[in-house]
Parts: sequence; structure tokens; C-alpha cells
Amino acid sequence: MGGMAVKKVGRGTYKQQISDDLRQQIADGTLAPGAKLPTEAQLTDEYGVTRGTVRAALDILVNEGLIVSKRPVGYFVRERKPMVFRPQAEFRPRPYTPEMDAFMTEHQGRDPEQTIEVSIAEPTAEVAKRLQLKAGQLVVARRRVRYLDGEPFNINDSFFPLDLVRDTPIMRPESIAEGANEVLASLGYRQVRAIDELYVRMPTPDEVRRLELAPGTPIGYHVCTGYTEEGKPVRVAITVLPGDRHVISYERRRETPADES
Amino acid sequence: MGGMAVKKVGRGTYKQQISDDLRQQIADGTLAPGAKLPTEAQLTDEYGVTRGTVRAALDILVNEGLIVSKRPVGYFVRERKPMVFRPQAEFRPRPYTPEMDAFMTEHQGRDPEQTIEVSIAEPTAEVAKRLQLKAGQLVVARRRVRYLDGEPFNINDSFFPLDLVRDTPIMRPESIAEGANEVLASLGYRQVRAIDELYVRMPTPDEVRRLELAPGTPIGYHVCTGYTEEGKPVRVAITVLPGDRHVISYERRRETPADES
DNA sequence: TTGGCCACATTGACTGGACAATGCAGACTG
DNA sequence: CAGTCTGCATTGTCCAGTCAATGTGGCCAA
Repeated sequence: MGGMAVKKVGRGTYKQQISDDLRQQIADGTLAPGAKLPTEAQLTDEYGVTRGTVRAALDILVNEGLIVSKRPVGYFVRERKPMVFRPQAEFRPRPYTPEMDAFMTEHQGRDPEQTIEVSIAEPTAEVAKRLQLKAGQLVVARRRVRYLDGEPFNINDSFFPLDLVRDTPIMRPESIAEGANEVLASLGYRQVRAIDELYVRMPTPDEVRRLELAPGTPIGYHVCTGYTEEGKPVRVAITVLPGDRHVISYERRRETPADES
Repeated sequence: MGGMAVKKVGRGTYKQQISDDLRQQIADGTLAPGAKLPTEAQLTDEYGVTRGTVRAALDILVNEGLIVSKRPVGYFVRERKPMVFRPQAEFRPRPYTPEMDAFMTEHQGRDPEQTIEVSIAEPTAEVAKRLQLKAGQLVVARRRVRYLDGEPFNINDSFFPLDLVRDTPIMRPESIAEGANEVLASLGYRQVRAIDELYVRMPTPDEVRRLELAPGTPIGYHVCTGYTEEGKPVRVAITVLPGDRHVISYERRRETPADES
């Protein structure tokens, strides 16, 4: 066969074939993370289809989060190095087990920053329900965007009933050295229980913008509700975690030595 | 204005405009969950662009998981009603708190099924690392697909070191009444600690097929490693959770009454 | 009433173009 | 040598069309 290498027919449509081939090459390391893919024009020649078809194939991989396009340079295999997100950290300072480190890439020597914005607002239905607020009750919203090495890493919005935290350090738009939970505790609202909910979904355009997400990046939407000993909810924290930058991790211990399902 | 309603120019490209308009209508309820969108032809007329452009706009929404196309009927707004996935359930039978029910849709009166497939296999690197296996050591893989109302809900693959579970009920391809964990416990490998890792990503084509996922559906990839009192890992369970069908939930209690970050 | 057949509306896949936008590298200039 | 400009390869957007695949619903016959 001469110069015109036209791939023989395989299974499925052209765009399926092309994206399958490329996906395979990414999986087996032929195309390593960070590597440049063939250009659209090259793939057009190679498979003997039009550029539109090649673009459709590449779009599939983009939406799977496997590649990104850097206009006008080319397409590249994405690389991901997630950091560990541990919701338990606030209740459990450092009872870390050595086994964990084995399969997790820690972020060390990176440069953390954050922006803080505090406002008094009407709670969304989502927040009002979890804080068990009556109509008209307001909340204090502390909105943070956290950066690592200058890149946005996650969004963290905390909500407190206004009645509880009026004229406290929580309402100042700056970092709270001792932590917001400690401030609540000193006000008599020590949290002893929390419920975490985690939703997995695609980001809204707003989240894409704020977190500078590449197409095909899903997010974890983490809602944490903190309760006092009496069962009163005093805090809702919503964290948006880009899937390509986080691993969420929990450590659990058996509590009842007896039965299980 | 007469019949030919051509939308005036807004911000961004045509496909951005069109997808933004539709997304807005979905968000504010003009297009309710389950509602049918205008056809491609209608949108083509309405915006005065070609069908290719309209399709590009619709593709955006499909990949955001907001709509699905039902060929050849039309596009529809997706509806999601997630069930609760509680990794803690195995260690913590029913210490349920009433607050939880408030914001979660429980699955009741649904028809659960599952398929089970057992094999002896070489562990993947992912599994071998977590089970701290040496090269050549084999594992028993119990692969399950769980269905609810006839639809696949999640994939659950459990891996055990072959040495530990040879000739036990774990190797039989049927449901284990008392639970695999109890079998392990009776063999002297009672799990008292577990580490959960959760990755958020787009599914592989294989996962799309097995879980019958609609395009634009991300997944939660949950890896649970169970340890005995002595710190020996005896079980790795990998669960693939479609984002549109699950909420992952944890309940936490303060353990050290003292400090926090 | 029931079952089968078929037209039709609608989405899916693809062709073959055109022009715009943009980062990069190499040539040019001071 | 440093800075600027410019050509160019490459991706982004869009047009105007063709043919294929497939549920749906209506029509018709048994």
C-alpha cells in the first residue's frame, strides 16, 4: 500500500471507529498523557473522511474528558493529578492511616490561596431546607474560591443562620484562624454530627467559568450539613469539586461490633 | 412580528445563544422535566441558522446531561430521581437520623435484582496495590450488576485474595445471605476499618454500555478497601455509580471532643 | 377488536465546502 | 541582542445539502 493509507472498515460508524482507535492508543500508552494527537487534517487523510467527521470523533473524546484542544496548536491527551479531599478533616484532625498514602498523590509544596466574600442573603431552597429555616429567615453566606498554584481548585460556600452568627468573626470577609466551626462552638453551637451528600453531575456554565473547567469535566457537588448535640442544623457547606482535580476520601471504622447486612 | 421569528443577536456564537436560551428555559421551568423540546427543524427556522448549528447547540445540552434525544421522536428534558448510596451501611446497620429523610428521595416499592459472576483472575494494578498483593498472587472477583425495576443501577465488583477465600461461599456465583463480610469474619478476617475513595469522571464506553448510560452522564467511581484489626487489607469493592441515579451519603460524628482545624 | 403493514416525521451520519480566530515560529528591524 | 511584525498551520464556526435509521400513528384487512 502506498502513501494514501485509508483505514479498513471496522465496527460502527466512522466517528466511532476513529474515537475508539484513539481511545485505545490513549489507554495502552501509545499516546501518553500530555502527548499531541494527530491534527484534524492528518486524521482526515488517514481515515479518508471529511474534517467534519473527524471533528465529531474528537468531540467524543473531548466530552469523555480524555483530550483537550489547544487552539490553534492541536489536541493533547489530558493528564490528571487529583488532590485528596477529606470531608472528615474537620472532625478528625490527623488520625491518618499509613495505608492511605500508598495510593494517593498528596499535594505538597503547592501554593494555596483563597478569595472570601461574605454576604447576607435569602437562602436557596436547598439551603433553607437543610437549615430548617422558616420563610423570611436570612442566612450569612461565606463564599470562597480556593486556588492552588494560581489555578482554581474548588468552590466552597458556607451558610449559617443569620440569627446565630450576627456580629461574629464569621461575618468578616477574611480567613478565620480558629475555623468557623470553633466560632460556632464558642457561641454554644458545637457541631457533633454532620451529614454529607455527594451528587455527581456535569457543571453549569457558571461553574465552568469560575473553575476554568475543560469540557468533559464532571464535578462532585458536596453538601455538608452540621448539627449540634440537640440536632439543630447550624451550618451548610457546599463544595464544588472538579472531577479531574480531586479524590474524595473517607475513613470508616466499625461502630457496632455486632451485626451487619 | 409575523410568522418568521428570527431571534435577534445576543452574546457569543449562535450555538451558544441557542443552548443558553434552552438551558434558561429548562432552569426556570418553561421546559419542565420530561417536556419535549422544539424539533431541530423548528429551531432552525426560529433562529435562522442551519440544522448543523442547531445540532451543535443541542449537543452541548446533551453533553451537559440536561436533555436526551429519543430518535426519531425528539429531544426531551431529562428527569433525575437519585437513590441514596450509603457506603457506611455495611458497618452501620440502621443508625439513621430523621433529618436525612427530609432531603432525600428513598427508593421504596421498587423491584431489585442482580446478576452475579465469579471468577479467579489476575488483579488489576489498582486492586493489587490496595490488597498489597505480590506479583503472581490471584484474586477472586465477584462481579455484580444491580438492577432496579429492570434498569441497571450500578456495577459492584468485589475482590478478595484467593488465598483467603478458596472454597468458601464467596466463590459461589450466588447471593450470600449473611454477606461476604460475615464470611470473611468467620474466617478470622473481620473488617474493622475501611477506606473509601471516590473519583468523579466520565464513563468509559464499556460502562456506558453496561449501565445503559445516556450521553452526558458522569459517574462516581467508588473504591472501598476493608482492613482487619491487624491492618491487613482483605477486600476491595469497586462500585460504579451513575451520577443521574445516585446520591452518595455519609453520616459523621465528632470523634475527638477536643480540637479541630 | 386485533394484528400487521406502511407512510412520515424526526434524529443520525456524513459530504465538501467557506471564512474566522489565534498562538507560534521565523524573519526582520533597531 | 532584544523587540516587533508577519505568515502559517491549526482549530472554531457555520452553511447547504444527501441519504440512512427508526419509532409512531394511522390505515386496512382478517
